[in-house]
Amino acid sequence: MRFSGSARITEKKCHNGNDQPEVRVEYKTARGMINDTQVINAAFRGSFEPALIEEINRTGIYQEVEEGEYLIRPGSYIRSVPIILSGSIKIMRPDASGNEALLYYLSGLDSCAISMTGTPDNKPSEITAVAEEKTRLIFIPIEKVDEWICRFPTWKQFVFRTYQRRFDDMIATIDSIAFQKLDERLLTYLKKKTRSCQCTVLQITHEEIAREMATSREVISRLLKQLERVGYLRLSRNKIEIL
Amino acid sequence: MRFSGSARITEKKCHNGNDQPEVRVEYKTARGMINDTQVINAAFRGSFEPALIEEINRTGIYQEVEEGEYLIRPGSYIRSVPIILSGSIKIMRPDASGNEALLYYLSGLDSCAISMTGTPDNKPSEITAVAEEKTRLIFIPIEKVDEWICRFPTWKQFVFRTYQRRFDDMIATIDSIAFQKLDERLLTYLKKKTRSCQCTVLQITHEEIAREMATSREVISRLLKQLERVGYLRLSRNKIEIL
DNA sequence: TCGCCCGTGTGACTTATATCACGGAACCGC
DNA sequence: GCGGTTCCGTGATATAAGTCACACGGGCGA
Repeated sequence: MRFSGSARITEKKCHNGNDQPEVRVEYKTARGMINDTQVINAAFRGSFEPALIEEINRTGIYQEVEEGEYLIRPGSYIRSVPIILSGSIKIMRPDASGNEALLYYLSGLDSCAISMTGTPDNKPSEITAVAEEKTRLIFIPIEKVDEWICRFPTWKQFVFRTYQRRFDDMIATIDSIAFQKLDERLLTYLKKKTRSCQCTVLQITHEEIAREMATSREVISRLLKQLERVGYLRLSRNKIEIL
Repeated sequence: MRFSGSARITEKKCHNGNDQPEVRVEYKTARGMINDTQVINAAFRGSFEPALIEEINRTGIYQEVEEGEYLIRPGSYIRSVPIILSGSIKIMRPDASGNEALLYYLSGLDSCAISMTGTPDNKPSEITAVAEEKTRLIFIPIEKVDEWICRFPTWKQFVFRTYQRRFDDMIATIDSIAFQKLDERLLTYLKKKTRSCQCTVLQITHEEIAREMATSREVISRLLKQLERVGYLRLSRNKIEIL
């Protein structure tokens, strides 16, 4: 573990891609915090062999990010692979005109498949990753991902399972955009969301939902109202409570 | 190479998923045909090391499929990974009510990432793979994919590049469904299609395009007519000529 | 406390897409 | 050539979704 304590990404949420796309990270050492090594040991015991956990402790970078902080932006280069310890991360695909489509969520012990192969040929990332809530994660340098594949069977398994899951997620996303109508999509969206954050009260604006579903605020407001009338949820400012 | 000559999949195109989902394959030996070993050597020289090519020759299964033949259907189990030597394969995602969304095409030396991890947990495939034209390919048993990763660096590279490409394809698909209007989508569809078959005359019906784009025949007819008026293409029965 | 901004609710309207209905043209087997 | 079948073109109409306009209310800072 090269850095102990929390690392804060200073840039906050912002939907304009024109300002500087680089994410600046400040590391601050911390004493008296949770011992990272122990956290990691606990998280991976059972999944990975001890030697691998040891390696992760040595070379991984532990970070904590707050809700709304950006991990990856389109235009940046991916040099390491995140593994989520707790919390959840939202992976999105922005288009040219300010919309973004939700690709999938990452949570407990998930990893992002897109980043596994890095950004080859000096092609920058085309996706956005943003924390949904306070999230703890470990970054594994990309060379290690490759190296460990042959050294640790459980790692190879992990990498392949990650790919598999992300593919399934993406197919589910395509399904939903291609075949479902907006009201059904909204329902599956809300379900996914509650599952990823493991709570029934979502802190979110209609505007944000609309952006993630690549539609407009008014239609989301109407559909939500409809769902409220049916008794599926309760609405208030910045808050949606699922019943 | 365990089987020489062509293998024909007897079931023909059919859009009803209810009949038996298994794909039955008859192998027939062939003399006087192209020597498979030489074909394979030629295809992979430069990309793979000789020892790997040797392995592929020993354990791969060579097949030729005709246009419209199915390689994978939803409900079947994936036990081997195809590598396309020539021709092209279309990967689609069907929904419950007879529609199917196009995920991506595979052509020269591509492989299908979804199949790489097989269908784990005894979960059957959720996709459809159908030949776009006469296609020659090699099936690699799924255990080998795994085994070779550590033995052959070029294979590892190949596997990762395959994942990367398919991810990019899927993201492009999501982009197009989520953000583009139908006329733009039709254009990108036609472009992809011509690229994958490397020709300017498409043998296809409006009905089929509609199904792949998860819309209805009439709207495609209208949009195509519009593109013809603009001078982008010329229409005739079962044929679209791009200008 | 006043004004302002943000998030929301909603009516009126436009546009895009889907569906229905039908007719005609091309092709195919006999 | 003839009848049937598949494919294509097109109008009329219905529905879903997007856009515009505006009003309301709560929170919050001056």
